Amino acid sequence: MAKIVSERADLLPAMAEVFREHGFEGASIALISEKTGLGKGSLYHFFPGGKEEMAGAVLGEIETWFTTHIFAPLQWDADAASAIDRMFRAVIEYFDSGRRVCLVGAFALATSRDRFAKQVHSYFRMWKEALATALVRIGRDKPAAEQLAEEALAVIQGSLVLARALDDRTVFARSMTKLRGRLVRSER
Amino acid sequence: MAKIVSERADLLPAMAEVFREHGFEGASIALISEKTGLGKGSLYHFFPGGKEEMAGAVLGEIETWFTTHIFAPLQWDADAASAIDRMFRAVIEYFDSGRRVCLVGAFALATSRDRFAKQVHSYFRMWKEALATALVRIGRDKPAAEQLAEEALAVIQGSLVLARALDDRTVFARSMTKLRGRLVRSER
DNA sequence: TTTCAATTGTACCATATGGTACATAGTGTA
DNA sequence: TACACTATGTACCATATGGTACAATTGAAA
Repeated sequence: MAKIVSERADLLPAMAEVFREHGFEGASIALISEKTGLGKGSLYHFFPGGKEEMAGAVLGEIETWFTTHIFAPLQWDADAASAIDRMFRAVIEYFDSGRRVCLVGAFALATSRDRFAKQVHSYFRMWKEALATALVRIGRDKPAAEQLAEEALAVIQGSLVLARALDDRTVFARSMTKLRGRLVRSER
Repeated sequence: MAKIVSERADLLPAMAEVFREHGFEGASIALISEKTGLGKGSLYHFFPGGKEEMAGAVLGEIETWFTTHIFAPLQWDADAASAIDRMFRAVIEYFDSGRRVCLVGAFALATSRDRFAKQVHSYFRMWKEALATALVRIGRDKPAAEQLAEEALAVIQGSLVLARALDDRTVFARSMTKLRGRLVRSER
């Protein structure tokens, strides 16, 4: 019984990938065990709450990542325009140009939505508010900024759906380019 | 053993609802049996291919419905502008103002995508082409029409994700209104 | 070196799963 | 009425599921 991992956080990326690819229901403990390289013993040691706690932890880490790399800059960086620009770069990289699904979005559509409603809700609310703030800071009035932020999130999520459905990753790149144009060009 | 149903098609709406609410993996035969009111015997009588055939049939019916009520009018109706308008009305009603998920979109994100790739792909391709055709017929040039159609589908799908995530059905209505404006107003 | 808590592997469990077999009951038709 | 064929309910099966129990192993501190 060799000791392999001591940090629970080290497991999250692998687990996230499993949930992303198989959904909550489809991600079996056996599969998670395989992908993380940990047996059930360790898994339930780190996550006594079972699969639900695992998914919760993954959602938590995603929120942390987005907060650090996207939400906070949008909200607080001196140069809001550049923060928006960096948001697009980060999003394109994070979602691997549309090849990678948004776990939170997928959870929102599936049954898992009820179980993780709070975290799903929080993720999108934070993103929307941060983006709206940035848009205000580059000169939009508040109502327009909020509406535009909402629309931007929809386009991002929808493009991910479409990219996968059409199996065409140019879709995502194209959408992001056009969306960025609509956000930064003053007064639509 | 009372005879209850004779038409296989009669089962599809109930089955569609189960798949929509629980996803492919989450829709157990027991649940489908309960919601359709049919025992396993009848279910496997009508769908010898099991769950996969059931989901396939549901996807087929959805495509038929959309073809009849949305795609065909967009493509062939004399008045393209009115067809676009009716598309929005039909979409809002079909998705119950955002309370109802798009089964095809949900399948696109989940594991089921691989299994039903062809049908998922076909649904979105048909919709995109039909909408692009209508946009050309109201005066857009072809490249702009195709880009705009793609974007429209993304907004629709993304708004459904967002509406569920934020648990706010005003999101969907708002998005549809704004989207319609962008599609019909000449030259953005 | 002893001790002890943190890890880990394995065996196990109750249950739910998708699917099959088959006997039985209806139903239309000759 | 007899017949064939379509539906239907039930019992059953192998397997996979999430989860538990627990003993064995480790590393670090005392």
